[in-house]
Amino acid sequence: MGVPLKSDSGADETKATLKPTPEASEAAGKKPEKYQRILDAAIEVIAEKGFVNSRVSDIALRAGVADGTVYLYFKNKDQILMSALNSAFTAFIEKARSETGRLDSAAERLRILAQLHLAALARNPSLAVVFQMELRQSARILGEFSQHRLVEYFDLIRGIIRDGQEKGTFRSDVSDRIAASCLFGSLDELVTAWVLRRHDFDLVSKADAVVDLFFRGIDAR
Amino acid sequence: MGVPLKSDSGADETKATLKPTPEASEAAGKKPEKYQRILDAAIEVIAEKGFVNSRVSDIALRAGVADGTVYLYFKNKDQILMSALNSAFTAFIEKARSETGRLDSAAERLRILAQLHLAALARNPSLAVVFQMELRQSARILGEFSQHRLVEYFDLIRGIIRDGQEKGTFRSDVSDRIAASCLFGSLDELVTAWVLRRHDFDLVSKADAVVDLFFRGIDAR
Amino acid sequence: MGVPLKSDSGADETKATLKPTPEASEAAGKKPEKYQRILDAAIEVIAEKGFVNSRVSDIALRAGVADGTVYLYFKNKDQILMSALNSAFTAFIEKARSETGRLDSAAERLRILAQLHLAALARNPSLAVVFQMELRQSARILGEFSQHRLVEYFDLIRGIIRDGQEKGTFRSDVSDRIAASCLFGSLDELVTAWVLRRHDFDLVSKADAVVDLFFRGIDAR
Amino acid sequence: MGVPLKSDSGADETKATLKPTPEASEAAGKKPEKYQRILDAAIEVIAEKGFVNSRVSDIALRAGVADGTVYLYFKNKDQILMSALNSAFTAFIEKARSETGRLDSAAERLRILAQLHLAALARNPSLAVVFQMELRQSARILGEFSQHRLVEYFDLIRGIIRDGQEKGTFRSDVSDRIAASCLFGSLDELVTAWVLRRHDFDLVSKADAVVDLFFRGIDAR
DNA sequence: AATGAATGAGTCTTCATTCAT
DNA sequence: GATGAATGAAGACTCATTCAT
Repeated sequence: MGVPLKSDSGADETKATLKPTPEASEAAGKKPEKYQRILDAAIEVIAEKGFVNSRVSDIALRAGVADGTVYLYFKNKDQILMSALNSAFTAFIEKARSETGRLDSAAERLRILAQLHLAALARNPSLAVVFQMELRQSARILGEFSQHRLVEYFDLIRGIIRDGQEKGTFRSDVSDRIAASCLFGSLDELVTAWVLRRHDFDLVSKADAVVDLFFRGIDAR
Repeated sequence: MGVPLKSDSGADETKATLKPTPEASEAAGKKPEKYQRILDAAIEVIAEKGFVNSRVSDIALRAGVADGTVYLYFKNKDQILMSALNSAFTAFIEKARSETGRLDSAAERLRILAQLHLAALARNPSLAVVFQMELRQSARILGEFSQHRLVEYFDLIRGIIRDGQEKGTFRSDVSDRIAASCLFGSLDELVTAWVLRRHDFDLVSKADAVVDLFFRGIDAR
Repeated sequence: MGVPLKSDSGADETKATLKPTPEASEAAGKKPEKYQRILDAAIEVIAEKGFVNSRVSDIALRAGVADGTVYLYFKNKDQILMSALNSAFTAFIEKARSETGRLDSAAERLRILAQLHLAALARNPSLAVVFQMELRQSARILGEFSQHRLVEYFDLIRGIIRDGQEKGTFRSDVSDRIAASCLFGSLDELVTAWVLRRHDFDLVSKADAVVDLFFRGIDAR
Repeated sequence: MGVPLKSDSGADETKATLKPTPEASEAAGKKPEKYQRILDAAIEVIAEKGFVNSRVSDIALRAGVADGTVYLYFKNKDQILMSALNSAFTAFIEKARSETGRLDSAAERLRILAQLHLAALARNPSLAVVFQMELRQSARILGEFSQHRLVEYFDLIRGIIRDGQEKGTFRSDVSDRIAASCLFGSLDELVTAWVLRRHDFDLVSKADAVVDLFFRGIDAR
C-alpha cells in the first residue's frame, strides 16, 4: 500500500482547504490548532513505535496535552491513525490532481505523479513510516478506509494510463489496472526500502529511473 | 514487502528437505506433527484477525491443543509469527532457487520466479494474508528477521537481472537494485490487491502480464 | 529478623516526619491518602494469606480501589511488600533513635528499645505477622532491602551495648555483635511465638523479663 | 523459628531409625534411595531459589528423575518441603534427646544442645537456609507442621531449664517459657546472620559465647 | 516403576477510555 | 474546554499436576 501524502504543514495553495476542514466533524468547536498538534504527535509516535505499541498517553505527552484531551478531538485510538492517514491522503490526492491536471502528456503526468508520490513521503519521514508500515494493517483492522482512499489514487493513475492508451502513447494490450498496480507497487516498494534502510538514499531522485523503467521496460531492445 | 512462500503442505520434490527441518530447534523432543499443526493454526488465525488481534488461546483452540502446549513449541507469541514467516520463506526461497537454477535465459528465470511468487501465495491464501499484512510490521516489531530474509530474495532477483545485463539481454543503464524493486513491488502489489479484494481474480495468471510489462514497458514503441 | 515498626497510624510527635515522606516518590501527584490505604490493605491481606498467596486484586478490593489503581502507586506486587516493610521500618527506627537518644543509661536505653520493639508490633498485629513471616523471605527474594534496614537496627543496638561496655556497665568480654544478636533474637522469637500463638498473651509486658534475663547475663556484676 | 537438624547423611547410631522410616508412608514400595535423592535435591534447590521460586521440574532435574517421578514419592510440592523439614527435624531431635539424656548437669545439657543446634545447621548449609528462610512461611502456609515440631524442641529446652530450676542451678524467678524463647531465639538469630552473611564466620564456635551469656543471666548466682 | 508431553487454571500487568473536578 | 486519576477488561504466560505409554 504505502501511500504518498503531504502533512498538514506542507500544502501550498491547497492548504486552505485542508486545515479548516479537518476531514471530520470531530474537532467540532475546539481549537483546530490542538487537533493538528495531536495528529502530528501521533504520526511521530506511531512512526517510532508502531501503532499497537504506541500508547495514547505517549501521543498526549508528545502533543503536550492531557490524556483525556485526546478524546475531545478523537473518538478513540483507531480514529487517530485513521485521521492521520486520511488527512495526509487527502492533501496528497488534492495536490496530485491539481498538479497533473495542468499537463497534457500522459507520460508527463505519470512522471510528475511519481515525483509527487516520492516527494510527499520524503518530506515527512514519520508519515512515510506510518504509511508503509501501518496502512496495510489498518486496511483490515481499521475497516475499509484505506481501500477507499487507495482506490481514489489508483483511479487517478488508471485514468492517466487509459488516457495514454486512448491517445496511442501507451500500449493498449496491457490492462490499465495491472499497469497501475505495477507503477504503484514499484514506487511503494522503493519507499519501503527507503524506510527500512533508514533513508540511506535520496528517494525523490529515483523517480525518473522508476518511471523510465515503467515506460520502456528492461528489455535490451 | 509481501513475500511468496510455500507452506509445509505444498512442496513437490523439495518437500523432503523442508518438512524434516522445521526451521526451529525449539520442538526438540516433541512431535513435529504438533509443531506444524500449531503453526498452521497460527497462520489461519492471524490471517483472519491479524497478529495483534489473535489470542494465543485462539491459536491453541484452532490447533486442538491446550494453551500451555503452544509454549512447549514456541517461546512466545512473537516466535509463532516469526516461525511461520520464516518457515514459509525458507520453503519458497529453496524452491525458487532450484527452479530458476535449471534455466539459462535470465528472462525465462524471471518469468518462472514471478509465477512461483504468485503461485506460492495463491496456494495458501492465509499465508498470503499474513505475508502481505504482517510482514512489514514484523520488520520493525519483531526485529530484523524479515529484512534478512527479504534481502535473500532481493539478491536472487538482482542476481538474475545482473546476469541478463551482462549477457546483453537486459538494459544496463538501469540499476539492478531499482529494477528488482520494481519487479518485486509489482508482484507484491498484485498480491496485496488480490488479498484485499478477497481473491476475486486469478492471481497466477497475471504473472505473464506483469513480467511482460517489466520486460517491454508501457510505451507504445 | 522480625522487626518492630509503627504504621502510619501510630506516630505521636514523630508523625509529622513520617507521613509526609511516604518513603516513595512513586505516588507523585496522587493522593497520598490512597497510597496509604493500599499499603494498609496490603499489610492486612499479606498478614492473612502470606505474600505469595495474596492476589493484587485482593489488596485492591480491600483498599476499595480498582486493580489498576494499585499500579498507579506501586510499580509491581513486590514493591508493595517492599514499601510496607520499608515505611514501617523507617517509622520504627526514627522513633527508636529519638526515644533512646534522650536517655543516659545504656541499660535504660536497651529496656526502652525492647519495649518499643514489642509495642510497635503489638500495636499492629498484621504488620507483625508480615515482619515475622515475610521479612526473611524478602531478604532473599526482594533483594537486599531488609538486610540494609536490619543492619541499621543492629547497629543501633550494638552502639548502645558498646557504650555500656565502655562505661563499665556491661561486661566487655562479650562481643557486642553476639550480644546484639541475642537480644534481638530473644525479642524476635518472642514476637514470633506471639504471632504463631495468635496473640494469646500480652507481648509488651514480657519486655522486662527478656531484658532482665539479658542483663543479668551481660551485667558486669 | 530456624531449627536445627541433621540431614539424612549425618546421623551416627540414629541413622537406622531415620532412613528406613521416611517419616511418611509416601515412599511405600518405591526405592527409598530415590526418595532421599529427591529430598536432597529439593533442599538444595529450595535453598538456592526459595520455595516459591523452585520449580518441581528443577528439583526433578537436580535429582536426576523425571518430573512425574517426583509425584510417585510425594503427594505435591508442599509435601516435599514438609518432608524435608520434618525428616531433618526428626533426626535432630532424636540426636538432641539422646545426647543430652546422658548428661546430668542442666547447664551442660544446654551447652551441648546449643552446640548440636549450630552444628547441625553448619553441617548442611542448604538445609540451614531452608530452615531459616522457609520455616516461618511454612508455619502458616503449609499448616501446623512446624509448630508441632518446634514445640517438641521447645519442650526439650524448657524441660532442661525447669530441671535446672528445680535443682537450684537456675534462677526460678524466670519463666521457663521465656527463658527457652531467649535461648532458642539467640541461637536462631545467630544462624540467620550466618546464612545472610553467607557463612562468613564459624557458626559452631559461637555456641559457648551465646550459652555463656545466657547462663550468666539465668544462673542463680 | 518411570517418563515427560500435555494440560489448563490462575494472575500480574497494561492501557484505552471515562468522568469528576 | 482541559485535566489526569481512576477504572477494569483483557490476555500472555507459568507451572503444578496428570496420565498414556
